[in-house]
Amino acid sequence: MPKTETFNRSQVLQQATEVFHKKGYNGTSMQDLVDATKLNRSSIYNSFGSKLNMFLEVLSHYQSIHNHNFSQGIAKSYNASKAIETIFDLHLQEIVNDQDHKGCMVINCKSEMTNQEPSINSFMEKNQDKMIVMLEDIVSNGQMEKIFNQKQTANQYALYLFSSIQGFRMTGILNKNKEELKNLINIILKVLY
Amino acid sequence: MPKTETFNRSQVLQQATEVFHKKGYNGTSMQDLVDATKLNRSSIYNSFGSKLNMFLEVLSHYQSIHNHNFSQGIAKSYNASKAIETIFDLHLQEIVNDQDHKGCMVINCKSEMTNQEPSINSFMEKNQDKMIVMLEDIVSNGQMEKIFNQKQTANQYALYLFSSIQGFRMTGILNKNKEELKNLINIILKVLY
DNA sequence: ATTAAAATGAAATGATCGTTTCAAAATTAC
DNA sequence: GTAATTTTGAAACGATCATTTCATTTTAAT
Repeated sequence: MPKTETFNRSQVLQQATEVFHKKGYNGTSMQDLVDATKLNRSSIYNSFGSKLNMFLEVLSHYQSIHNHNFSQGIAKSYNASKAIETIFDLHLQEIVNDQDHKGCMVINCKSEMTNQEPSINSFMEKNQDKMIVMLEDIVSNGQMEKIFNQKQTANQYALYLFSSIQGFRMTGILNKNKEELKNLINIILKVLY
Repeated sequence: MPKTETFNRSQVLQQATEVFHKKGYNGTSMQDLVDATKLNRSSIYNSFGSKLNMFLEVLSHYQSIHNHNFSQGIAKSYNASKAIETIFDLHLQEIVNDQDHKGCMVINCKSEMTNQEPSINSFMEKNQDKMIVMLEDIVSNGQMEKIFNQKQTANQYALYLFSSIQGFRMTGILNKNKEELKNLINIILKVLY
């Protein structure tokens, strides 16, 4: 009986992502979202509830795409060493392709909203947990295979890598020199061997 | 003949800093600044010109305080090793004391505004240059004293440290465990030896 | 075709945005 | 005290904010 949602929700989320990514949450107005999605105001509110709710959905969407890319890249890797390199290479590609210096949307959001919005704080804690688990798993494998050293626990190295990735993305906002960034990755990963 | 500025400019900047730091640039309204500084709207515009101009002054003020702390800490250090440790320890203290998870204002601003506001982009490029020069100088000394290795140039290590500091501050937004963070610093610095 | 339910369009909501205006008050030099 | 100059206070500016309202259109099942 009901008329069904006509627009492509995933495509709308993608369009909203681009705006939020470029302007940040507080810098994005509902008018920006109307313009970007070509949806009517009321349709947005019908489908997403509020600006914050839409943003949370955008964040999850963005994250799930990245997790998918990660998983795919890691699955193709022969060993733990390649897996870690793959993760950094994916970030490197994003940095080099990001010609308008937006940085990583999740990291931008962490710095903008974690201390202001409980739902974002919770998202970021879960995000960190997931990342640490994933990294710890890879490091742990690498240590069992004697590829990585055991001077630190896999969990400690995982936090180090998580921290390094954030720094790498922040650095990549201004520095797009591929060779310099590749060398930076080399230095970051040296401690594991 | 003129009536002179009655308020303490440095104190007003400090009050404005707290608001901008907590809420970010786009999240801070002129009303917030009026409330925080107890200044009149027109006084703010007379003295600072615009919200963006006030923010730029706040940023410089914040940076000069930190540079001063750095310089003082580094001057007290016996050698390059201690100098680097001092820098990270200062950041560690800020993280632990930052109970409302604001993070570093400069890094927050970098992620919020670098791609949107040319004056901020320029500020951030200068900031990076200064930091790299300072770090490169310390590393270079450490290499001459044979405290640090020479597998990479001082400039490459400086970029690595700059990147690591940013990651450290981003990590510190959610993670306040002092022992865990101290261990993280140890891992970060290991590559230098 | 009729009916139910949702999507849509356009306008309006009150609040807040950054900024300006201007007369009144305050201060300094003469 | 007078004149010069700036800081203030309070109100107002038009624009934009996120959100709501509601009548109209569109769709899907009966």
